[in-house]
Amino acid sequence: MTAKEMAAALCERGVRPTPQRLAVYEFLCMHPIHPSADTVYEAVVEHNPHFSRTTVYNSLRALMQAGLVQELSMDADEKHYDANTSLHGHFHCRHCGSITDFPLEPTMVQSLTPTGYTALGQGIYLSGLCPACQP
Amino acid sequence: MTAKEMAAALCERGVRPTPQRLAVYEFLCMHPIHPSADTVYEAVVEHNPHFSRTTVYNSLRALMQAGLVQELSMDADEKHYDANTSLHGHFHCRHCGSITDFPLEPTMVQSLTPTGYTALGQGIYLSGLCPACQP
DNA sequence: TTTTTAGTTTGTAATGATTACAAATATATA
DNA sequence: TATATATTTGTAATCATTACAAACTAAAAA
Repeated sequence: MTAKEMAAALCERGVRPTPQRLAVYEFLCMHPIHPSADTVYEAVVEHNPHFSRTTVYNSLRALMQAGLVQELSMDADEKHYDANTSLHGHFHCRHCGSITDFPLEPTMVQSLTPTGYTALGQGIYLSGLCPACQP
Repeated sequence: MTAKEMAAALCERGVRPTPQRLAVYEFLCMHPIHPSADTVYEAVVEHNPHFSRTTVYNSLRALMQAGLVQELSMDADEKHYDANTSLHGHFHCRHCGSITDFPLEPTMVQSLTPTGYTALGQGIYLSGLCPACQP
């Protein structure tokens, strides 16, 4: 996705494409590593030394409310952010620490849902060893 | 599970069954509501006004390390605790706020795991409407 | 039983992520 | 250009959790 397309994506969702919001969104799109707010801040402040931590939180909230970014609660210590808003799960490697997406079909979520319940959202987290870290 | 059985469970796992740890474990077993540390504290301090918040955290950590209690990261704002250590998922009702367990088969987790990965743990969270809150 | 030792609890202080807030700045509209 | 609105910024506050050291308890040794 080009910078122009990202700006268009924000406009479409009613989010004014300020340079700061674009920087946050661009970083999330270009680095699908599911960073924490602080990791995003460290990255964007490199290019703009005046960037405020609060602006990162504000931007993440705006992007989330617009449905452009997803918030992950993998560990309860800090939140992680993901610009991939399609249905997918997250695998956390206990060895190298990486967090990778994996595909998830709507039918799989449906088959997990107990009868009588209506699932509107999901968080599917697996942890273990990624292919590069197999013993 | 009786109080005696709970004490025995701690001993088996090498956790000294102090009154404080038993109070925490007993509350978790008798109230499968997936409480936060603070909810546990509020409950146990009722019976022992000298109970310290730190002791709740210490006890929860000891019970967790012994494999008697599970830590949940449903929302990233606070951790929740569960004395049910068998394989299961969690459903969070957006209307009434309840968190309920639902069954999960090892084969279901296996079928989610992408090839090349080894899953050692999982957190399967669904959110939506529970049976009592259907529209 | 007394002494010693290790483990546990407690209260307070520190930490760290996140949010609240108000002033400063930028953008859009009239 | 003037005016209203939205956004950014820095600082201070909040809140869950952890660190720490003193007080306490219980188990082991003498």
